[in-house]
Amino acid sequence: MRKTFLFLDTIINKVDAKGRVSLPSDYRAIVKELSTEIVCYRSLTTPCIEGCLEDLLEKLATDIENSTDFFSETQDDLTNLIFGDAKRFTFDSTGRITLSEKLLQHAEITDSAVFVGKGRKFQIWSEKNWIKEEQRIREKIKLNRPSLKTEEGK
Amino acid sequence: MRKTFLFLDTIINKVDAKGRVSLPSDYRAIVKELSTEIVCYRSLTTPCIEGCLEDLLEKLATDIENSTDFFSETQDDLTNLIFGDAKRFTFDSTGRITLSEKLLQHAEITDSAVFVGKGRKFQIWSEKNWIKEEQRIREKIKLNRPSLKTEEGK
DNA sequence: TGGTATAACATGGTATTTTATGGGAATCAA
DNA sequence: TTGATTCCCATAAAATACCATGTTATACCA
Repeated sequence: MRKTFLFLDTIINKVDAKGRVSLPSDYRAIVKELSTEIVCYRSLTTPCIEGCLEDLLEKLATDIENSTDFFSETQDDLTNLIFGDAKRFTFDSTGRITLSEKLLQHAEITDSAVFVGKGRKFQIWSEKNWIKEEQRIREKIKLNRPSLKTEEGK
Repeated sequence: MRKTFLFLDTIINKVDAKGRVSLPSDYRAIVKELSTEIVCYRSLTTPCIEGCLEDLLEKLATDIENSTDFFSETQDDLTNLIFGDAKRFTFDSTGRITLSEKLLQHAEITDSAVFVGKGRKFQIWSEKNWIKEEQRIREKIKLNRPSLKTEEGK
């Protein structure tokens, strides 16, 4: 049993006409230790798909319950937005998932998908959009060094 | 046995003349692990039906008993409305439930129903009303960033 | 180090299962 | 009996699991 569970690296795989795409084997190895499926949803801020293990959403559900009132509009809106958009995906025997039309359209993915590790979660981009996004991030970092403290402090 | 029990995704199913509608298979799988039935009631604030496992109402009842200050008298009244309105629904062998006239009218549902996952519970909308509601939420999120932080911070 | 054998992986195609949904029979209540 | 409700069966469509093959990466040996 491994100690760490981080999605790493950037991998490009093909997407076929049915929307099927192989989850990178590294990712699969991680997922298989804890579950049989992943959860994907449209990023709220960028044209990409986000994926994670269901545990992460479970934790989010608990956090929302604890920080907002049961009857509040905030809780209502948040849960609709997050859980209404998220969907479970299981792999077939060869390790592929079939992404939905909604997700593919949001990420503008047609024939290939870029998997980008983000630690506890990962993102799926179209090649075109990922090139732009990576440039944007690197430009931003040059101008303004990130504060490591922010990331550590969580 | 799974670890998590979240209602996810947004699914549209048809409602026939008898008020029958298929519960999405994902939802059914969750329900079957813990129970044989779900509980539905009219939303207090929006024109939709809310559904959940009886456990959630059980928890709500307990929370109200244990919190003297947390829930105001008004909120207590609201819970009375919920318990008084809630009703159990079982599915037939093909996985359908038959919604009552009262619920269908409240949600203005005629021939199709939109199931929206909300984590521990879910909602059932008419297509027309759901489109409006989703727009409202996304507009609000655009203007109100703090909600986003909650999501990203985990 | 270089070359080969082996295993793992990605990917295309096909078969099987599951699911949604319409129609009708059986059950129950009034 | 009539009307309503629940249950069961049939079918079409969609989702998913399985099989086969070429390719890439890895392990092994000289």
